[in-house]
Amino acid sequence: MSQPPANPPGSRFVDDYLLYLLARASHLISAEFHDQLRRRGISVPVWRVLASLVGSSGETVTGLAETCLLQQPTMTKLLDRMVRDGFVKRTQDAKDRRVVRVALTTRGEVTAADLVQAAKQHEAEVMARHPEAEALAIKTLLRAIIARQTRPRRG
Amino acid sequence: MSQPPANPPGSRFVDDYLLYLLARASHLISAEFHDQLRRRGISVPVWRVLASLVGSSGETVTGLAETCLLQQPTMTKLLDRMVRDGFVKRTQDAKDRRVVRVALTTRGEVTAADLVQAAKQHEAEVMARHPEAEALAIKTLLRAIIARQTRPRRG
DNA sequence: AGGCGATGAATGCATTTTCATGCTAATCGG
DNA sequence: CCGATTAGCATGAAAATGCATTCATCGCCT
Repeated sequence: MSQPPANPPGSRFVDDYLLYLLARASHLISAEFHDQLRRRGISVPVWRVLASLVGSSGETVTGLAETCLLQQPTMTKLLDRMVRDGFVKRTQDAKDRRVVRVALTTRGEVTAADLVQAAKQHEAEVMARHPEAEALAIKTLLRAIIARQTRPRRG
Repeated sequence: MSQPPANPPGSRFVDDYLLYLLARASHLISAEFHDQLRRRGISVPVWRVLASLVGSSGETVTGLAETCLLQQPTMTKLLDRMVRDGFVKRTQDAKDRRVVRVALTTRGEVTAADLVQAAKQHEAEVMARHPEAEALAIKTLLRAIIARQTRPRRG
C-alpha cells in the first residue's frame, strides 16, 4: 500500500469535487473490465470502437471519435490499426463522397459480440455490488462507490 | 454536425452501458472546465496534480499517480515537466529514503489557488444546471445529464 | 547481523496521442 | 454556374503514455 500523505484524510479538495468523483468512479469501475480486455489483448480504444459499431451498418470517423471520446485524428489512426488487424473495414459513403463509413468485419463482429457479453455480465456484477446505484443522490452515491471500489478487492 | 449513423437512435449498446454512461458524463462535464484550462495553458494532468497538492505538505509519487488516475512512470515524467516549469518541487522523505515528497512551489500554489476557485465556480454552475444530480437514480440521471450536456451549449 | 522479498521511484523504447495543417468534396450566396 | 465557405478525413512532426525493467531502500525473519 502506498504511504498515505501528511494530509488529513477527507480534507482534500478533490475528494469533494464533482468532476473528480465522476472521473474517479468511472476510472475505478472501468479498470475492472479493462483487466478483462487486457487478458484478451484488446486495448480500451479498440474495445470502444467495437462496442460502438455493434448493430451498426456504418459509422463515420468523426461520429466514432465523438462516441469513443477521442479526437478525430486519433480515431483515424486507431482505425488504421483496426483495419490492419482485421476488425473493421472502411467504405465510401454513397451520398457524400467525403464521408467514410466504418463497419465491423466478421472477425470484428465475433470479437465484439464476445466482449459485449462480458461487458454486460460485468455491468450486472457492478450493479449488484452497488445497489444504491439506482436510488441515491449522485455525489453521495459516487463517493460510496469510490470507497467500496477502492478497498475491497475481494467480495 | 456529424451525420448521424444509419443506426436507430437509442438502440446502441453503449447508450445503456453503465461504464460508458459514467465515462461519457465525466468526459462531457469535464470538457467544459478543460476549456478553461486550455485558455490558461494548463494541461489536464498538470491541473490534476496541482489540485491534488493543494493543502498538502508533500505527497508521494505513487500516491499522486493513484489520485490523478495515472500510472507511476507517467507521473514521474509529468513531475519532471512540472519541476522544470516551476510548479512543484521534489524533496526526500525524512523517514524513508526511497520516498520522494512532492509539494507545490509558490508559483504552483498561486496557480492552483486560482484554478481551484475556477473549478469551484464551474462545479456550482454544473450543479445548478443539473438539479436532479442530488436526488435521481444514477443511470437515468447520467443519461439526462448526457443529453443536456450534449446539445444545449447555451442555457 | 545477513539474506530476501517487497516497496518506491526512475528509465528506455515502442506505441499512441496531440495539434496544426492540408486536401477533397459538398454547400451556400449571388 | 462560379467563388467562397464549411464539413469530413488524413497526415506529419512533436509530445505524452504504457510497459517492462532496473536501481535503491526498507522490513522481516532467522
